Amino acid sequence: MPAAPRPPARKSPADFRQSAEVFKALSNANRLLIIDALSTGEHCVADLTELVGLDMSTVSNHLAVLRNVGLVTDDRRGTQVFYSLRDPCVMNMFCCLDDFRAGRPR
Amino acid sequence: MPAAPRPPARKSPADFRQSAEVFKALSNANRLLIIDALSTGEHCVADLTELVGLDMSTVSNHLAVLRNVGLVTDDRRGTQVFYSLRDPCVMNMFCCLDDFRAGRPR
DNA sequence: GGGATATTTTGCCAAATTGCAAAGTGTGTC
DNA sequence: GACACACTTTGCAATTTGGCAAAATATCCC
Repeated sequence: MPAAPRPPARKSPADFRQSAEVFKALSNANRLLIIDALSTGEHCVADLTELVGLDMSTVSNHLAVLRNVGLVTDDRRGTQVFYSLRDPCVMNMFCCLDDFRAGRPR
Repeated sequence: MPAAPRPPARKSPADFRQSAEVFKALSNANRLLIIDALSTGEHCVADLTELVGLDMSTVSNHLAVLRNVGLVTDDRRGTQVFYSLRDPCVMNMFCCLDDFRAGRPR
């Protein structure tokens, strides 16, 4: 469970840019689907391709985006590559977002 | 402080799309700067323009993006418009992101 | 009505993003 | 070495994004 919110240290522009990069990686519904799937455990690319329903090259690109900001890690075993969440605490952001959206009538 | 993480209800594709929209709104460093400024209280467009250092039309566009996903609300008073965070719990997402990034050596 | 101030909207352009198809690469088996 | 399987990278086209400048709009005062 995330720590109580605390006033974060004063942020530099670089902090905002790095944060923006992570949010950008999460700004695509297919990547969110991938993250959600990985929250239950590691998956190989073929698994995720079936789940997402896009071309495997597209899924591979999305995984590269997620890996580049450190959201997921890869583990090659034979011809398959298995992806996992680098830190499951990213799911806390989903909970926060759910809370935020719940507070907003549509 | 956010509730303990709990397995969220199974998400529909529409859920992921809506979540992606909020993340997309947060995927720009200037909009994060604006959100951060608003966490200390309401600001008018001129204030935010000075803070961000971009053209006022650009700031206005960014505010429109934030308003469209429900992150901020506007309040016109005379010729000025004051913006606020609709729900300060969005700052919890910043804390979660800070925790996430802290766990990642760069 | 006009004028001033503050803000929003529109148009344009360059850059970035996202999908697929095709080509390329890595691993394992023979 | 070739071949099969799994995955990654590249090229392309369509779409979106984000900046500024200019125009338009809203409020207030006279």
